[in-house]
Amino acid sequence: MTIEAILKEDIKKAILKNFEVVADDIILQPTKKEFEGFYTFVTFSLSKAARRAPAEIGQIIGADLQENSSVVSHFNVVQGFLNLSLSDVTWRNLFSDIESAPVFGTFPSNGQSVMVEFSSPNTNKPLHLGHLRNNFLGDSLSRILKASGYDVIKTCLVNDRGIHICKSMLAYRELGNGETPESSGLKGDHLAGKYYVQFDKEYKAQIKQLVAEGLTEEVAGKKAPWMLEAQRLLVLWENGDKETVDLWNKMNGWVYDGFRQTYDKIGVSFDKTYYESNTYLLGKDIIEEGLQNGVFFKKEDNSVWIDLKEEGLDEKLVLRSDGTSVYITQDLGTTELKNSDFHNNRYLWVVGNEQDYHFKVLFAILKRLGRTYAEGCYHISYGMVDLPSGKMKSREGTVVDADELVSQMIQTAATRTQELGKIDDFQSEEAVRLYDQLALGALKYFLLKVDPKKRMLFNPEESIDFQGHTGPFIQYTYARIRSIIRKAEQAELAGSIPSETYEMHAAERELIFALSQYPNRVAAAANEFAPSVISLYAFELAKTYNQFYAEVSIFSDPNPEAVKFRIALSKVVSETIHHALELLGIEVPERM
RNA sequence: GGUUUCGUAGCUCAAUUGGAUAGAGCACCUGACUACGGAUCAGGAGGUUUGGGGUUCGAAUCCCUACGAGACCA
Repeated sequence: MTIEAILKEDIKKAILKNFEVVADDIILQPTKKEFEGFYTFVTFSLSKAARRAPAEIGQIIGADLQENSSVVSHFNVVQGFLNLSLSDVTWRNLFSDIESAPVFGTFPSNGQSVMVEFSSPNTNKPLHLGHLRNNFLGDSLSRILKASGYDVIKTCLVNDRGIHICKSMLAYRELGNGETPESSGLKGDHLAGKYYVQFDKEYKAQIKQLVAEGLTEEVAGKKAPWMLEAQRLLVLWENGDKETVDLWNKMNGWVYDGFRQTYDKIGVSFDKTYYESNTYLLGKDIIEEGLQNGVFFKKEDNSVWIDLKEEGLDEKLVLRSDGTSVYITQDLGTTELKNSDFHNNRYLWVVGNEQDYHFKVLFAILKRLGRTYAEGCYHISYGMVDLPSGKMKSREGTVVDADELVSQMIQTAATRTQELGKIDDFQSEEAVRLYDQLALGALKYFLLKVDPKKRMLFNPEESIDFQGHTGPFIQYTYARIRSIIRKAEQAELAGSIPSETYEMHAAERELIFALSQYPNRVAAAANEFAPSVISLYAFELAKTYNQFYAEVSIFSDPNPEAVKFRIALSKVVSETIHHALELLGIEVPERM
């Protein structure tokens, strides 16, 4: 039983005994720093039932706990707040439990499985900053869910077909001169992206030309030769035209090669990849099924709709009058496919909040269709990433390229490390690895520390900051502890749990308390689908350790029991930081 | 036009889901044993939580309203 559970039990008993009131839901909160104590019980809401003043209730329960609870040592009451302090033996036992846990912060299997879909790139251009937030969130969430007991399958749905791909193909065919990633020295995804931009340039020129000839902007946009040709390519592709499919395969192959390099660099991987080219025709049989049982209805022009007004949504098109699919049709089909492939209990989609409405509709339709798995479907909606200059717009070239950003960060990490001169050899394998760890640590932490639901600002200057509330700050704390552990090993000092009479230093209690919060936070992060919970925790823990480190001396304390205890404490903190950062997909260095 | 999300220190973010005098980091100022790693620590300054009203023991959080920003549906 956790300390918190014991306290709640004891408080419940005290309430029943003193006021003859049955309180079923005891809520404890951490005591604010300016007050003494670690756990606070708020008594205001009991006031009516117990017919006493809040402060009086606090006094009575506090006195009862001090007398009867096995863990409470003393208490104080401020207004309706009962602040509880724990005895040193309790702290000692608590630490002993934490220290002996097999993997602290990891929960046993809950027998449930979850599929997390994320990343889901288009193959017509390279990944950018927005994708990074998506990838880091999806990757971290997968790790968190796994740690909290789920069986996790990471998936990626690649948008590898459609008009946008045909645009790149067309521009390449016309302007490429047989260029390849090898001949140009460009990463494959960047090469494809280059021709996508070329298409846009030429297309705009054609529109301008047509407008000059007297067409309206709108008509010109539809009649521009390259637009017509791109559409023709799409039809050719759909009909399996060999030449078109060959070109498509060739260019997509380059793109996948480029993506793989990026994924490797940022440490992201998938268990299963779906390709839209294989799934875009799915979903039509579901439309048929829905028509049969009256979930969908046909309009005069033969288009198929669903009326979701009851759900507070609108009428939604699910099949066009010409019988072609819309996005939602494909998603219905793909979800059905996922479920028949894996039979998971839950399905998550990490997709930007611009698609909130889309997913509401998707889930509502699945429910109408009687799909039982619909209950386990969640849209992990995250906010857009803005730049100091405003929104990222590919048309205006304000998009921050992922590869470029990462290599700049690595450069900064190298420079910073060399300036500080803390490691011996700046060229060694370990050093190069360190630069990667610091760069990605900074970048991932920067993007993961904010509540996913909120839109956030990417400030390039702050993102390469290695001080304060950053990934490298936490990594530094880890490296410093590792240095202590090495020193202890050299001195043949093993960490150990102190005796029951050991008097704790305040900094030690703080540290044990911080450690004890970890499993709760992992559970909360999993429940709320929010890696930021772990990010903030890792920072708090590192800060608490640094305070401890500044306040007590580890090796030169005259009491050998204290020395050994502090070594043990340090070790557990380093392991917990390691574990927490791992849940964020961030590596830890031995030295930095 | 309809639907929806958001607005917290100069800047970037928190606030345990309705609890105490709203907390961190950056930037700014002051300090830290002849130091177990100073990428650290201690302290200072910085707020009418966009404005206004309401609900109650208690509101950044819930309701209404105005203003401002974003997204979606055509």
